[in-house]
Amino acid sequence: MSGPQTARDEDFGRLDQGEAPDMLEAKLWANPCPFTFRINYLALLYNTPLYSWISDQYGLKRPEYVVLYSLALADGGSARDVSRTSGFPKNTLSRAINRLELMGLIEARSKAPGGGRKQALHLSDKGWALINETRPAFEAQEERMLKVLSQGERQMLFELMSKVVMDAQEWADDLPPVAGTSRERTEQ
Amino acid sequence: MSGPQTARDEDFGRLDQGEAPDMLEAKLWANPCPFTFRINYLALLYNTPLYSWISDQYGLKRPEYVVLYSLALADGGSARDVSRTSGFPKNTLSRAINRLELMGLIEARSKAPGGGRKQALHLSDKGWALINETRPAFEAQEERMLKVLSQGERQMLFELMSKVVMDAQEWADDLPPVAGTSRERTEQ
DNA sequence: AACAGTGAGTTCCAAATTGAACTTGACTGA
DNA sequence: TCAGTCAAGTTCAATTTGGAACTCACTGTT
Repeated sequence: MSGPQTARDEDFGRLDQGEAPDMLEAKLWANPCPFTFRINYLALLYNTPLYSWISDQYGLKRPEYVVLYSLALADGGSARDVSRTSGFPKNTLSRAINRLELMGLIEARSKAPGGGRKQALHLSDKGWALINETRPAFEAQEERMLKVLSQGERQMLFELMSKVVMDAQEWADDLPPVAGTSRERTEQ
Repeated sequence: MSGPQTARDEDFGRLDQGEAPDMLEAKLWANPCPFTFRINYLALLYNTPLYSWISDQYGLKRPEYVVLYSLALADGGSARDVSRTSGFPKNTLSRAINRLELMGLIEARSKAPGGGRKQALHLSDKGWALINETRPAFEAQEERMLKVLSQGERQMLFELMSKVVMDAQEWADDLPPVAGTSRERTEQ
């Protein structure tokens, strides 16, 4: 690793000092996408232990808990709403919702046992109880994550991220990733 | 992962005339964890189209491309390094690395065909070529994501997120999410 | 040198995920 | 009113994933 590899690596900063390259250091400080790496890395560090704990304690898989959490914030929402705001495909959520209903965590859907359209979902009392019981852990994790920042810094961070998210409509859908240096690749 | 590729126009976060409970609005503005929701949501909007494109164009699955990208930043890294910095379990990466070697995108591992220890991985010329060809799309996506921010704002955001990430060692590991049931630990 | 301990990488297989096709209710407009 | 269209939710099948157990090289201790 100390030796020069191919001539391609010019743009990716090299910071191989001595022994093993510290990959985390490289991804943090020599990354052409420093921002999105941080986003992904923080999401990883935040989500993994929480959903692992939820799974151990309550036997709920991630998509299932996501449905509960989503309904706690937007009661009466549909599977499609959850899909749009969480990224899980609708069939995964369909299964999750069925199981939640079976477990009594969401109200039985009144309509269309054999298939319906636009079902408004509601947490049951048991579902609310579970959410109220687990929410503090999520809040605590976020709090711990931000502990290093002052209140002013948190506010600033919040505003900057809000700005980016609110602008997301501009780029979220319309991604011909080719964009930059669009070198048409022989489209098989 | 299937990103929302249909349903382009409106409908996203637009507060035009919200009649139904707009779940996205709720998750953004009534969320007890506003920061981590933004993190997760942006990661979703960023990753989904990129990896979908990589899959279509190059037939590489996400863990496979992640290995390439990781090695481009830290040549000579090991599967374990990639696992630690990306979150994929090591068996998933083992498979990915095998396939990449088969495809000629990484150098054949010199050691231990039947099982070894601490293998230093290297991109092949073909691997470097693929990275150099695809990297602009990732950069463009990040650029587009931040377009709404001024240079000063980007700098501020970068510094705040760096601060959080660098502090992550403090909380990343020691998470008995606690709340109700406490596991011991937390000794250090 | 022998030996237990550690940890990286692999294999196995059950479980989870998801693309694709399908079902069905709801809305459109002439 | 009634086809025609659309989209939410479901089902199915194939792929992908990841926990657990395993192999094997290297390390440190006596």
